[in-house]
Amino acid sequence: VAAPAKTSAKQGRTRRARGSINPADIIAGAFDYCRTTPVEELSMPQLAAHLKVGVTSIYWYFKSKRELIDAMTDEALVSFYESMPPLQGANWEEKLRNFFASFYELLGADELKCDLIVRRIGAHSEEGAIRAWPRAEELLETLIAAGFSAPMARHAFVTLSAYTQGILLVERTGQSSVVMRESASPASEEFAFGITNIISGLALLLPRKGRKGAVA
Amino acid sequence: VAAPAKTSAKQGRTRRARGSINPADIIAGAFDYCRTTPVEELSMPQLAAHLKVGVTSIYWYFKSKRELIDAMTDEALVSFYESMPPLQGANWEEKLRNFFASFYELLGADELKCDLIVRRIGAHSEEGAIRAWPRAEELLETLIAAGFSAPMARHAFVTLSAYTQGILLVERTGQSSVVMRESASPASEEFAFGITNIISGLALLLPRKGRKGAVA
DNA sequence: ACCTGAACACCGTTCAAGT
DNA sequence: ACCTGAACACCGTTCAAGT
Repeated sequence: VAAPAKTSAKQGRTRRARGSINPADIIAGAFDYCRTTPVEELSMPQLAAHLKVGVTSIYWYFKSKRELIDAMTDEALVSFYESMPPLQGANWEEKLRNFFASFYELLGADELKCDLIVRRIGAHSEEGAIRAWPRAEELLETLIAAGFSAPMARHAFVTLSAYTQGILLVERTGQSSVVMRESASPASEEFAFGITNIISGLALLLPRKGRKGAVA
Repeated sequence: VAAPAKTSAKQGRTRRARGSINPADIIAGAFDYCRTTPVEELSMPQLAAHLKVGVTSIYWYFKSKRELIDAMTDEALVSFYESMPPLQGANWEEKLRNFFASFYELLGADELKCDLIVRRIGAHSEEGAIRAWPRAEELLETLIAAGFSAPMARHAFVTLSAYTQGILLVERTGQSSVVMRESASPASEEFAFGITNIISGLALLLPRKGRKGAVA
């Protein structure tokens, strides 16, 4: 049957040393690889080639592709949290507005992070690295200090967060043309409208003051 | 080399007649198949088996898996639009609330439709079957009749739509535990809070009246 | 302990027929 | 015109080594 002559050759990548790869390198390489290819198209063999390792080596550190993408999501979350600037603003309204403006800008500018965090490509664990977001905690405290009850403050956060993610999703999937055939304002203006609107709705829930201008 | 004895047999599905499948059947079969398997895991060979056709037959009607899923999305949109009840409510606030409550309930109750329409699994065309949603048009007219400018009415729609989709997304991917470790209200209550809040924010934009109760 | 190619069962898609 | 199995290049994952 004529043995296939062993024309292996291929590329002759040399065998790598024992400690030459680790999870962090793989994840970093995966992020780098995804600057070219959308996550949903990431392939283990191609990632291995990009990293210059055998495919099987990746499986030494990650049980499955799913687990690798989960790890990427965790990494994306950490980097997202870290890049969120400290709370700024003269009052709770401004702090809220600035917080979600940063949220929107950060994820809007990074398709990969947006896919991982908002669209949840790997759609995994109930929790993982989600909670423990000190900045959000701080924001809730601000709201409570302003007079909101704790459950109210949580509702406010969830509303704004869902809205922001919804806008990111709608832009990301290009369905923004639902009711906007002609004119239509630029994305960030559209986003700002909703945030302003939600915040002014929240102000109405406060026991007293805040009705007029809390400007100074 | 001992020819493989032609143990074809397999299942002996009989060849189907000429007109025995059509796009509608395939899409219907795909929806049926997805009652068992998430869309993201749909496989052409498995769908073909489910439909009792050769895989290649599907390719006669759909150029690719992507095109098939796009067609499913169109179908999901049409069925979604059709299942939206007519506008109801004594005033624009109630109409808005009821519209988005139906939006939320309809997609929240159907994982597949939610994946196709909100998460956009096939993430395709700029438009497709998106526009031409008479019910939304009607809603915009209601808002305009209530005193909103046309761009304002559009903004309101986009805000509420993004929020609703964001909530669906957040629930669907189970990240609702962001800031909600303990207590946390049921999903629909959470949703209602945001809608109420957005609507009361919108009321503030109206030139006069609507400040107090527009109840009767 | 860590890195590896070959192999397995599958996938999306195309080809070259069959009717 | 429509339906089909076999075949192709790929994928995710595992096995059985190599060092």
